[in-house]
Amino acid sequence: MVRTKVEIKRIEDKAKRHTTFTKRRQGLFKKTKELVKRCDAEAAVITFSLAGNIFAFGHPSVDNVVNRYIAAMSGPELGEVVPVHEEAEDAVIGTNEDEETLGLEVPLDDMGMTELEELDRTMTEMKKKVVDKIDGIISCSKN
Amino acid sequence: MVRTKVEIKRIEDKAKRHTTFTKRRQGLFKKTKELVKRCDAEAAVITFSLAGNIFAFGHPSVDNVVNRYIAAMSGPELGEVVPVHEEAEDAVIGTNEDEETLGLEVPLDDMGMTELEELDRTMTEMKKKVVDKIDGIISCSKN
DNA sequence: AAGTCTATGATTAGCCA
DNA sequence: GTGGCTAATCATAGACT
Repeated sequence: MVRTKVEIKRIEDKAKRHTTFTKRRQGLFKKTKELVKRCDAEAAVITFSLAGNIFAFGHPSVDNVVNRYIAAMSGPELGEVVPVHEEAEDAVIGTNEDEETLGLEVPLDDMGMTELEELDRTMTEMKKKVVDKIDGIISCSKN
Repeated sequence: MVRTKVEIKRIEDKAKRHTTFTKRRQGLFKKTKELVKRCDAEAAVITFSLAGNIFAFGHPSVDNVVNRYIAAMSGPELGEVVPVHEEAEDAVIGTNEDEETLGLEVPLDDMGMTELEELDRTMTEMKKKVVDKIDGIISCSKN
């Protein structure tokens, strides 16, 4: 990582970039597994290659972690909001380790609505797809 | 890492475990950033410490990647299913890089239903929380 | 495309501040 | 709980298969 000598910038050559992507993705997954094992934590990694292919790893499972994340973000207490810092490129979200209750304030008026409404929309669509899928499965194999 | 010499197993000492968790989490985020920068990919990492605290990083944003992941999983084509391999501890999901169309078969009869029904349940709950939250925001600050 | 090998240098466990 | 330091270990770019 961050092999400072190996400039961390976009690799132009497509083949090379993909090779690096593959190698680093493997390394990332490996590290995640180690973190999970050593610290008895839960974690998930999701990556999308430029080609749009998805690669995900998670413990206990990707879905489990994702759902937990969504639940934590959408309704930790239905009023309690975790600090969110987005900086165009990066986005780091963290809660306090202890209870040094940090700023539970968030620009609800400006951003909250927009984001939540979008989330709502996204989930509504998602739900429909899942329901449709279930229907399809039921009609195909109702064992 | 997998510092084979430093046995990759659960660290018993709580303080030590947390220190390791913090350090490795930072390293994981760093690696993720590098992957994103070098390969022009999208990625997200979500971790939960034992204490239940959430730490997430994502590019362009955690939510963006998560939504994309969910969308890809719940309805890539509404009938097309990506290979899923779960092994109790780990779970790796991957699509083919090219079009060497691999096994689009999945144990729909045994597992599909259960998982999808659970997803459906989860999303229904999520949606309710979000709607409630939006209602709360509206009633509190309808600017 | 994916695995191997090697040199290089990045990561980190442990200790101390 | 975070940050610096050091020694030890590990990841990976590049070349080759």
